[in-house]
Amino acid sequence: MANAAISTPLDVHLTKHSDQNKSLFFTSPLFRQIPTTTRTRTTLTISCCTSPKPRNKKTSSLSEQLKPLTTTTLSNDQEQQNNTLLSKPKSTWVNPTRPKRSVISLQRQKRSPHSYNPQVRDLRRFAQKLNNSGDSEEAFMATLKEIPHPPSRENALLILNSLKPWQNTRLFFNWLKTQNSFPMETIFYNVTMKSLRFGRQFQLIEELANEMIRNDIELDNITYSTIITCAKRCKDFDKAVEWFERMYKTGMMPDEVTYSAILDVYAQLRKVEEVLSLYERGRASGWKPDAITFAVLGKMFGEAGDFDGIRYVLQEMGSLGVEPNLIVYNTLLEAMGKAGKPGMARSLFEEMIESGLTPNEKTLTALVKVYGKARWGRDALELWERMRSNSWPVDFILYNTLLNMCADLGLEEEAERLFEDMKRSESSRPDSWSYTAMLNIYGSGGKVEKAMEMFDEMSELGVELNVMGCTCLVQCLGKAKRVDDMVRVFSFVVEKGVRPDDRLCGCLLSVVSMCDDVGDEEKVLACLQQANPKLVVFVRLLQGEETSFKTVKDEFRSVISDTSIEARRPFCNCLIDMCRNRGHHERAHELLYLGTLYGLYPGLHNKTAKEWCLDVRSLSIGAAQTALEEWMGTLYRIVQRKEELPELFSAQTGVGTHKFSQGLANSFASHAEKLAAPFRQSEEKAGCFVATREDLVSWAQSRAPTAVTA
DNA sequence: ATAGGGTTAG
Repeated sequence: MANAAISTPLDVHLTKHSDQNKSLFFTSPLFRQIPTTTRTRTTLTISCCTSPKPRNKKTSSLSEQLKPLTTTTLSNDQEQQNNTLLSKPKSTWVNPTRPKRSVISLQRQKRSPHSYNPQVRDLRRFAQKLNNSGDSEEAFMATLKEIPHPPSRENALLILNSLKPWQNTRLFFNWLKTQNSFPMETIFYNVTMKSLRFGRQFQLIEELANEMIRNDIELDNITYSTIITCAKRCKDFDKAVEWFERMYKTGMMPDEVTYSAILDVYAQLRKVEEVLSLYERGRASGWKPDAITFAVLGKMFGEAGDFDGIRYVLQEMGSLGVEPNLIVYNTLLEAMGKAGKPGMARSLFEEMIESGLTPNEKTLTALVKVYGKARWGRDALELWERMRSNSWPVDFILYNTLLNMCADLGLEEEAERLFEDMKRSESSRPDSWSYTAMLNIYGSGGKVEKAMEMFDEMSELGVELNVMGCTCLVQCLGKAKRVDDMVRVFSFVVEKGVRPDDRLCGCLLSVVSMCDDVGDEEKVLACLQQANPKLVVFVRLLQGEETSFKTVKDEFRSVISDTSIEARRPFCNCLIDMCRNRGHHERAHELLYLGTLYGLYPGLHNKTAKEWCLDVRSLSIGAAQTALEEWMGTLYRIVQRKEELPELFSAQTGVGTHKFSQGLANSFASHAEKLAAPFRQSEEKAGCFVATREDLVSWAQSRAPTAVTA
C-alpha cells in the first residue's frame, strides 16, 4: 500500500472569523487586566487531501469547495475576504463518519531503557582517552586498539555516547560498522547524529539519514527530530521542512517533540499562518501542547510584535491548564517587550513571582530590556534593588543590559555603581560591552575626562575597543575640540583592525562640521579619508565655490546610496552644518533640498486645513535653521501671492531626550528671532513654536522681498 | 552532550 495515505498537513486554506471562544476560561490574573475586546484571528482550515481535487471536508468553506486546488494559495488577503463572505456555518460540512485525519502521534516515542553495564567505568575512561587522543585520525585509531572490552552492542553505545567532538564520534561509528559485531540499529545513528549536530554538520547527518534509508534501517521520531533541529540550527529551513514532509510520506507520524521542532522551524521562518495551522491541526488531533510549544509560539508572536498573539498563547495555556514554566515566562516577557507592552510584562513578572518561580538571569535581562526600551527608569532601578535584596542570579549579560539601560536613560551615577559592582565581582568582570556602555554614557553626557579614563583603562587591561566605543569617543572628543586625542583614538582602533562603519563616519563628519580651525579640519578629514575616501571627495567638492548644483546633486546621490540607511540623514545633517559654518548658506539649502528629494526627511512638513507644521526634530541645528529659512521664504511668497493660509503655524523642535540634543530648541528660537520670524515658544507644549496667520501676514508685509532667504 | 523539541545584549 502506498504510504502517501498520510498527507502532510501543510496545505492550508484560511478562513477569517472573529474569535469569540467563550469557553476559554482565564485563570491567569493577568487576564483580568486585559480589555476583553474581540480579537479577530485568522483560523485555519486544513486540507488533508493528496488527490488533485479537494475533497469535501468538515471545515471547508463554500468558496474552497468551488475552487480548484491550484488557486487556493496560502495567505491571500483577497481569498481570506472571500472566505469570510462566503463561509458557511461549519456544521454544514461536518461528516461524522469521516473524522479529520490526525497529524500527530499522541504517544511520545518510547526510549528503550538501558540496562546496567558493569564495565561502565572502564568504558567511560576509555572514551575520555579517545577524546583526548589528539586531533589526528591516526592517533584516534591507535588509541582505539586499546579498547578494554570487546565492542558489544551495549559497550559500543556507551562509548559512542561519550565521544566528542563530532569527528571522534564519526570515526568510532565508522569503525564500528567495519567490525560487523552486530547490526547497526537506529539508536546508533541517532547517537551519532546528535554528536554531529553539536558540530552543525548537517550534510553528514543527511548522508547518514540516506544511508539508513538505503539499508532499510528505520528512521524514528528521534532521528527525524534530530535531523530537523540540526537543519534548523544550520539555518537550512528548507531542509528542515523537506525532512518533515518526507516523514509523513513514509508513513511515520511525528510525535510532540518532532511536531514542536517543526513549529519552531516555521516560526523562525516567520510563517505565522503555517505555525497556527499546524498548531490547530494538532489540537484537532487531540494533542495537548506542552510548555515548550507555548514557548515557541510566544517567541514567534514576540518577534512579530503581535500582542494579540501573545494573549492567545496565554489564553490557550489557561484553557488547557498548562502552567507556564520559567522558560515560557522568559519568552513571554521578552515577547511583551518586543510588542511594546511594558505594563503587561511587569504584571506577568509579578504573576510569575507569585506562582513561586524564581527568576533567572534571562528573566531579569528581558525585564530590564523592557523597562529600558520603555524609558521606565524607576521600574528598572527598583528591579535592580530587588535583585540585590533577593539575591537573584546575575551574570555579565544582565549587568551589561543594566548598563545599556542606564546609557539609554542617562543614568550616569547608577551606571558607575553597577560598573564598580562588576569590577568587584568574581564572575561578571566588565568586558568590551560593559566598557562600550560606559563610553556611551560618558560620551553622550559630554564627560570627556571620564571617557578617556575608560579608554586608557581598556588599553591597560587589553579590553578590545569596538567600533561603537570608538564612535562614542570620537563624538565626545570632537565636541570638546580635542582633535589630537580624537585622531589618536581613531588611529588606535584602525590599527587594531576595527573597520569604521557609517555611523563612525557620520561622527567624524560631524566633527569636521564643528571644526573652526583649518589644521584641525584637515586632521579629521585625514581620518575620514581612511574610512570613506569618497565622502572626503564630496566634502571638498562642497567647499569649492565653483562646483555646480548638478555636480553636487550627482555626487550627493552617489554618496548617499553607498551609505547605510540609518546613517544617511546624519550625513546630510552634518554636511548642511558644515556648509553653514563656512558661510555657504546657499549650498546648505541645496543639500536640504536634495535630502528631502531623496526621502531623508520624511514628515518634515505636515499640513492640515487648520495647521501647517514644520517638524525639525530629526534635523541638526544647521539643518533646522536652513529648514526654517526655507519655510519662511515659502510662506513669504504665499502671502505675497495672497494664496490660502491656515489659521495656525507651528514648528516642532522637541525637547530632546539626551542632554546634548536639548540645544535644538534654543538655537531654533534664536534663529527665528534673527529672521524676525513671528514664532514664539508654545506655553502648553515644550519644544513647540507657534504663530498665527495674522502674525505671518504682518511679518511678511513688513519684510523687504529680498531679506528673507538671504 | 549519556538517542529527540523551547529562553539572554547596540
